[in-house]
Amino acid sequence: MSDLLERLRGRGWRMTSQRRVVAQVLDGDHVHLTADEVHARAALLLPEISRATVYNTLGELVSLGEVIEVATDGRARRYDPNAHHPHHHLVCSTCGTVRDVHPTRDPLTDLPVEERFGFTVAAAEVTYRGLCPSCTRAPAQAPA
Amino acid sequence: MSDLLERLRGRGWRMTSQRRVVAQVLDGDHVHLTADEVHARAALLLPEISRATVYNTLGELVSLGEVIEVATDGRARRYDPNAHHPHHHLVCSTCGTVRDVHPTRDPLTDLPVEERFGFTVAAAEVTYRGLCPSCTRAPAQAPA
DNA sequence: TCTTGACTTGGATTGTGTCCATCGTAGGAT
DNA sequence: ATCCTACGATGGACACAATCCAAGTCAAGA
Repeated sequence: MSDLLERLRGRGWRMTSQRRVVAQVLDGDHVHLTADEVHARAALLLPEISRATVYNTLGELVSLGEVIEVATDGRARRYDPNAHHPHHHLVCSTCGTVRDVHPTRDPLTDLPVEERFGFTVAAAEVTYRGLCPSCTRAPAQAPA
Repeated sequence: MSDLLERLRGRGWRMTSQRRVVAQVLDGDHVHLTADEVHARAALLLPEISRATVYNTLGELVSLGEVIEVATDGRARRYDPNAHHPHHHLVCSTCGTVRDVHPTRDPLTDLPVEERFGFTVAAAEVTYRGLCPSCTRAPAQAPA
């Protein structure tokens, strides 16, 4: 995702080691990390990086549209680097695993005007909830 | 909704003035209050009620399925007393107001099997985001 | 009326996120 | 290559949401 670094530079970002490291962490797996998890992983690469900088950088990436902020549980927000292709989330109610999914239809088109109450509606997020394959098989707990 | 009090008694709840007051507050408008807002309104009726009790009672109502917990953003969770009629939520990105809405189509039917990754999908929640009428008019919270 | 354990209390604690004064440095200018 | 300076980083204080806990209280059955 050196693409990302290019785009940021193109937007006038001053490129610092901290910002590089945060971008690198997000570029890793397509897991949905919390800010503190991003900070922990970034600190492995750049031990002195501060939490404030991680929060600042994530906030900037979100407002640039490069990263999506996901609030599934009322706990810590999670950051989703897969902002290029629109998608939604499938969450396992037992273990909390999150997968990106792609429904065939945009739910925005299914909200009639009389159900919008004068709002300027910009987006629709769908959270599918259910049990992932391994939690379906072992409903209680299965360390194994 | 003295129904609610009946159901709770039927489930073995010890009926206290605190619990009665929390149920009464939720029964008011169908607004989606935060725990602190519930506490504030409850305190008008029963000044000594503590935050901890409000949190406890809300948590119990949620696990009994009488109230739905809504985590729309990284801010405070909101409590939705309209648990017995399926619906979705329209959230103002600026002020956090939540309205119940009823799309014309269930997004569950738009998630193809090959996008379910073996999950047993049980439910789909849609969160529509936008600006409410008053935040559309006053984008930066500026008093006219 | 008595008894008991479920409930309530408020203060401490944890978790998440923001603010701010100060220091450091990327990158353009010379 | 060196200098300048505005932008970014730092970390500690602060704010807010939620939970925990030990001690006191009281609803409701006997």
